[in-house]
Amino acid sequence: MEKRATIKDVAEAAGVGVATVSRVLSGGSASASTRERVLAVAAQLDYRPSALGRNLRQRRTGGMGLLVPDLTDTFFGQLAEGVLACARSAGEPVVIGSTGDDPEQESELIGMLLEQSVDRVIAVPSGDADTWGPAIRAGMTVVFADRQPAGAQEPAGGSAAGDLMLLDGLAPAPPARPAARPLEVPAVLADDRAGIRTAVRYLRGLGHRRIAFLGGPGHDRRVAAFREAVGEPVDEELIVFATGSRDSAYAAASGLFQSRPDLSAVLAGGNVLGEAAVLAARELDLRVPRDVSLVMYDDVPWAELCAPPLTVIAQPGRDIGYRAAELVLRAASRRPRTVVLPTELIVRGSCGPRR
Amino acid sequence: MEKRATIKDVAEAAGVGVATVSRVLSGGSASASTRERVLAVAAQLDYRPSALGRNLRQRRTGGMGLLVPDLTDTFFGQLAEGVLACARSAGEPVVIGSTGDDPEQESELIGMLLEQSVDRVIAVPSGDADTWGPAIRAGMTVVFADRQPAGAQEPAGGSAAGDLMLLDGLAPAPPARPAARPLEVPAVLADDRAGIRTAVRYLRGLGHRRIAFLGGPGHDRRVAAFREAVGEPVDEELIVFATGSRDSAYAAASGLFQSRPDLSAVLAGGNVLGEAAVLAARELDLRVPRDVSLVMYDDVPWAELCAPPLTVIAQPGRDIGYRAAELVLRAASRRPRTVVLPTELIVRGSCGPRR
DNA sequence: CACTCACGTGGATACGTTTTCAAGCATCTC
DNA sequence: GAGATGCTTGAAAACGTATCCACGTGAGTG
Repeated sequence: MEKRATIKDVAEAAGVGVATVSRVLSGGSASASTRERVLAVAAQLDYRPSALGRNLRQRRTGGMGLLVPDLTDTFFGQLAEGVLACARSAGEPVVIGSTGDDPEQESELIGMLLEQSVDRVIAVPSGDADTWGPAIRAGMTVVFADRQPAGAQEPAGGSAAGDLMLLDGLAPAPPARPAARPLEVPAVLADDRAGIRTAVRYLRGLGHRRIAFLGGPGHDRRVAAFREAVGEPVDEELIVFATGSRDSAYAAASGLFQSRPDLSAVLAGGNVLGEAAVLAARELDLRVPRDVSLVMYDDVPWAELCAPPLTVIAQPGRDIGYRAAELVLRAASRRPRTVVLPTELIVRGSCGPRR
Repeated sequence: MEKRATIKDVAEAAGVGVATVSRVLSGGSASASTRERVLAVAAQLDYRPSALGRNLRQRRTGGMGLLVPDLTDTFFGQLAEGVLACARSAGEPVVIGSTGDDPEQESELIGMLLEQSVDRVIAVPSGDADTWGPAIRAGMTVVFADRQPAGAQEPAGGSAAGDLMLLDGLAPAPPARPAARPLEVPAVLADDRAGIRTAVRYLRGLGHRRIAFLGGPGHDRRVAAFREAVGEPVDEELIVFATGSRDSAYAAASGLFQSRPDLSAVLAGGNVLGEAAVLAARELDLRVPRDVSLVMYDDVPWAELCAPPLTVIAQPGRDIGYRAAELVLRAASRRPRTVVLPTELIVRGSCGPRR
């Protein structure tokens, strides 16, 4: 940075004290004449207050942190765009990190945010309560987006979650805890349960009985919803997991198709898994939807480009991000509660009657 | 933030001065015994230096800014992942902004970075020299990625670029300027010229004569390369532009197909445009590749999912981001020069012989 | 032994801002 | 007219760090 005018320069040029300049610029009280003069001088000097000084004084960095698993996944791209849109309208900077769905990397990134004194973060979490506990205890305002940490869905019971409690919004009010008051973390989620249920019913309606689920990291709630929607005797072999990578997703999909040629429909828990399913099916000469029906979680632009176009459960990625950013910004005044956004089954061409 | 140990606490606990602690932690000289003691105390107190204090002292924020047009575009997602990977390995934070391909928003974001004293930024620029001049004059180290500002390709001639000069790497050495030494901005680019040329030759080889180009914001170099590759009498109606939005891209593609039913091949300048072309072709009942051949710039995962799979010009998005981040980090020691990364024509199924 | 030199060390300062505090001044009230 | 009240104002004190500078100590050199 070459050198910019400081508040001191403005004060001198306007013939007032620095305190007055600060007040005028941050909306404090000042006489009309002084205000006018200060504003004029500031404009003339092209003065822009340095965030550095302010941050140090307030012992906190403005703006917010954003942690997502992978920006290459279109859904997280949408989510990030939502966050950025909200941040922009608030004039706040966003520092971003990509966790690769790895709790360790996530932990490191949290450490980095802590070091930067970024005390507001919206995250698509990969780690569990052990990862997030320290951050929250350190005073961070965190809002989860799209998911909640694993194992934290059931507030009751002596879970390993320890002092981390999540506001589920779906679960009943938590029982009073004996010892310390648990920390509460709001979240912005899609209504996975309804989305999955609708999809399963739709497939059922087409005659499908052997429906498989392709899950990825963070899809716990979707799997649970799937189990619930399918009903009691769920064939465990039909539920398959992959890690975040595309290779892993492809392997999982391919393995599933090969080991269970009797399945007639697949529900992919995310767009990367959907992509893998399409690829694997084609590789194995399975026709969609003649041989196998496919429903994908996430609506992404290319779903329409597939042949046939993919039937999807759309979740509002951009809205999720925007709302989460709103929550984290408002957290200072209003204690935020978890919000659940609706999903929508968009029927295109990838599902047919059971052959 | 609750409250953390400061360098002062460490100094007291270790019985040394703050200066010594600072030196030990930033790798300065110190006796082995002191170093050991300070380190031990720091670890025991869980001391983490505050970026706030350091930033203010050094009058600059660490890390780097990243400005991209749209995170929903997979290519920019890849690019961002590359930047983040490099930043992570350097332990540096990244503050991100999405410009929406709008110079005005870009300008605002630059202002925000300036305010944050972020003095290193890697950008996929939307604005021109007028947008970037102020930032560079203010002392920012900027590296362009994927594109260069419009109108800045020809260093020679009395261009409106003013004092902003770009290191093209492809252009001959710039002539000596009369007045002030021009500012130089390095860039990391894909070899558009070679990529486009190869694609055009490939299409020519298949017999295509009427090849259209679908361009978007920032595709100037690609258009130029297209003109060059096609040769002298270029049919201007076959070169069509869209703004960054998907709607606009679709409109452009659809309009092109309708106004020029005689074209036999389309070269889409980016993946959003490719997507639009596929959609528009389908809507108009044009079969790919029977009725029209299609080549898309950018290799994205879903290119393979299309029916038929899309022939693409692949550019290494992730590498571009990574290299750009490297350049901007090294800029302090080594004066960076523009680097051009290779592209590759990946032939799949979207091109056929002219009907 | 005197002198220099290198090195480890800590005090002090500056970075640019917000905020507290008390002082100054005009107006209002009794 | 004296006291109280309200508003505007500026000096000063933080915030946590890096760095300049001066000081002391030990070793090395003539």
